Amino acid sequence: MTSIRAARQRRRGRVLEAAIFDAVLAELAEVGYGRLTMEGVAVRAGTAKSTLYRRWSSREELVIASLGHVMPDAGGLPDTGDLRSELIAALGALADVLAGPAGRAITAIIGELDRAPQLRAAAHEKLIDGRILGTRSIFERAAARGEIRAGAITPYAIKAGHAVVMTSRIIDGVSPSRRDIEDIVDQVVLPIMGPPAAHG
Amino acid sequence: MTSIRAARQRRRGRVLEAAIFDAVLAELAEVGYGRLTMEGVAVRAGTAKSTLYRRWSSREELVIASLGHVMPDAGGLPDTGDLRSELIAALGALADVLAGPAGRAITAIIGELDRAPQLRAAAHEKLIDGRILGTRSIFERAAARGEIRAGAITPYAIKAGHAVVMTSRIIDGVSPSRRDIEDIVDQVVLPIMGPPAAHG
DNA sequence: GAGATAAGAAACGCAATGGTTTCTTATCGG
DNA sequence: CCGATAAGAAACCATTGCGTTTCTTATCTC
Repeated sequence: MTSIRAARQRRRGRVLEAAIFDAVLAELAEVGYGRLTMEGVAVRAGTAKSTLYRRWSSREELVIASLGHVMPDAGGLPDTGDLRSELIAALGALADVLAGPAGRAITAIIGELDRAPQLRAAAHEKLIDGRILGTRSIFERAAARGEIRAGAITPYAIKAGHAVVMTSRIIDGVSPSRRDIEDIVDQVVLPIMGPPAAHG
Repeated sequence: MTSIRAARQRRRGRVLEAAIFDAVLAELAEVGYGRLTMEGVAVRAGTAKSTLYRRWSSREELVIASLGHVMPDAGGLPDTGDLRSELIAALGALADVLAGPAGRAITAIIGELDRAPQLRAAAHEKLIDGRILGTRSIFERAAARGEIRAGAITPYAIKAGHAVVMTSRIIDGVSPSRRDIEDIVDQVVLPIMGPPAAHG
């Protein structure tokens, strides 16, 4: 896995840091946060402990920096005008993240959130908040088009689809397939929002 | 926290094991699974490492046994004939578990599930499966009474409420209050199941 | 090219764990 | 009350990790 470098090649700056961040993610996936060590990261990254301590003073700092580096920003989703396909795109993007290497790092970190508020803040910022906002926008546009009841747009309703996707990955260990995402949208998210005229 | 025992009091059997299990949960909450050590558990429980190793040969075994001991069995919920209150009771019971000491232990363990299939199996058995079955029963009884659409009872629909409660606790770090549970039931679960005649 | 910078290797003392073993003796069953 | 059982204390050695320091030298800037 770790590429073999010529013994006398020294990396610096971004290249070095990228190698370190990758090593952190790999360690998170392999041994978890609690057993992640500076030594382990250094060995895996092919660098020295002193190099790590020059940049980060603790495991927590290092892990937070790594998360920030690896988490794809919840890129703005396009306004296609089609509620169902937008929801599938949004939840599918979440499932894709959770299925990849970032997903393994995230699950490894979740058990620490109670003990490390900084980690929780980082997780929210990188993984959650943007997606919730994006989904709210999807709903609000659909409500403006008259496709759903505006009153159905509540915090829990917005979170429901994400919650199902995340628990599938975290608790069940299965990242939903595209087909699963469609089922979640059709069987959970869309029914929650209901048809605009059905509340009589 | 740890009660002081008279130095020469020796505990055996159930009493001793209960003290050990409590110590495991406390250690899980305090340092997490990855940093839980046999030494730490022994000290906290006021016993000796040898006593632990006589019973469990590894951390994983010990933790699984502790989980089995502390998790309240998802006791069968009464058939009251009222869908909404039954859902509130079911999700409220889950929230209560997650809010208590068992909840801290559970969140501490979640990050290990990818690496420890035995833990995942134990978590499902003790925390998830029974509750999902219970909720399915609630829905089926309501469908039989004609209160909801039978076709709405799908695996994801059944899981949705639990997923919202669990992500609140695990990701947000907040165990839903009774009021939150009502909102979740009213804004998520009940809308998913829909009125019986609304699918025309 | 020369000088500044920092990567990487190595070793440091120290503390914590692992898992085992030995021994004493409290507590059990009968 | 006796004998079997096992709890708890202690010490064992090997390993791992911490966080720091020292030193060499590759790579950058000018």
